[in-house]
Amino acid sequence: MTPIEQMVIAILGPTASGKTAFSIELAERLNGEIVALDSTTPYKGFNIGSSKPSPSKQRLVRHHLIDILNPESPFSAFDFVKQADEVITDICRRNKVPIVVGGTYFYLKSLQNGMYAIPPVDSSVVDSIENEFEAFEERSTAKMYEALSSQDPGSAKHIHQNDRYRILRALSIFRATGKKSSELPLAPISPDATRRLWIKYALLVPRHELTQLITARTDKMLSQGIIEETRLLKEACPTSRALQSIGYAECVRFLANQIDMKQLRNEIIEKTRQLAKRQMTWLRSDPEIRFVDQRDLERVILEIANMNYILKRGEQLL
RNA sequence: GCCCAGGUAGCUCAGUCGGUAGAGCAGAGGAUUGAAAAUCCUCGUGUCGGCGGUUCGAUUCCGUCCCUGGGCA
Repeated sequence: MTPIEQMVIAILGPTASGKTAFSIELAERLNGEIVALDSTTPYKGFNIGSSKPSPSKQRLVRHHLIDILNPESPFSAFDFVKQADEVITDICRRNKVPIVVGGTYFYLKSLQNGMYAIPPVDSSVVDSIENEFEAFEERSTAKMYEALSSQDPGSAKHIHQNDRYRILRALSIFRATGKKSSELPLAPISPDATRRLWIKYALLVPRHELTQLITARTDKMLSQGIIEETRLLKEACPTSRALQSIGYAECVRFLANQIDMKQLRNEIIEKTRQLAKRQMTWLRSDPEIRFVDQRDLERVILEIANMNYILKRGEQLL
């Protein structure tokens, strides 16, 4: 058994549940630093719509993995895992407590459990598969699934026949590496990653309250100028993938006169609620997560301090 | 007041040549192994506007009333 050397805190929860305020106070009290667990917040310029902590809040506590990318840069779970892993080890080395905060649970899972130890699949592989099946038009996904079933039946078994994105990924892994993704083991991103004790909390907010919080936050984004932010980003970097994320995608449609202001507000609220729902599905599936609410801060601090004490004692006993 | 067109699931609507109905969206649950704020799966009983009539049987046909659009006065 690998000895535990790094204690990592995770503050999770659906969007708008109050993670930012909670984690900043936690970080101040624990001498911690925040690692953003998010797919949009790493991008420069995506401020209002991504609910990025304000500069003044970022000054209270050191933040990582925010504003590290230009809008056109690709960013994937692997990129997150690689950078977060290094950052966490660095924070621990400086005797601070890493606090991973955000709602992109898939990134956290990848960071904890590891990823396929294969080189990145070149996007040309994906493109060539797309081209190859293009002729089948609406039946192309079905044809891709047939191909996957014969080449990598193990993957086909747990991928739904309509899930084009995952079919494409499994097929492209097979094409690029000759390996079946269903048989690839998950490899930790680094030796450090195997020596971490994760303490995971999720902020729980009653559904009707969360709806109110989401509505209020949407109105705040609109009054803070998410439309203008989108306009500038769309102009400067029209191909940025982050423009497809919630809030921005709706503003793009508004700017193209496809929806009116009322629809814009309603659709942002609706999409955000749907996101929160999916996030809750992730959180419920993880039995290690401790559900708390904003008022439990003192208890959380106490628990973490106890865990830390036990860890340190354990080290001495070894 | 008269003439049209409608009133069917929370919303937009389809449909039943008379045998009590179904899509999309919303909503709920789930999946999730390098786009993840993405992608995908599952779940549909509602006085078919009210009241009468015809009929074995009406949401469907007939009458009447109410409501909503549009037109004419």
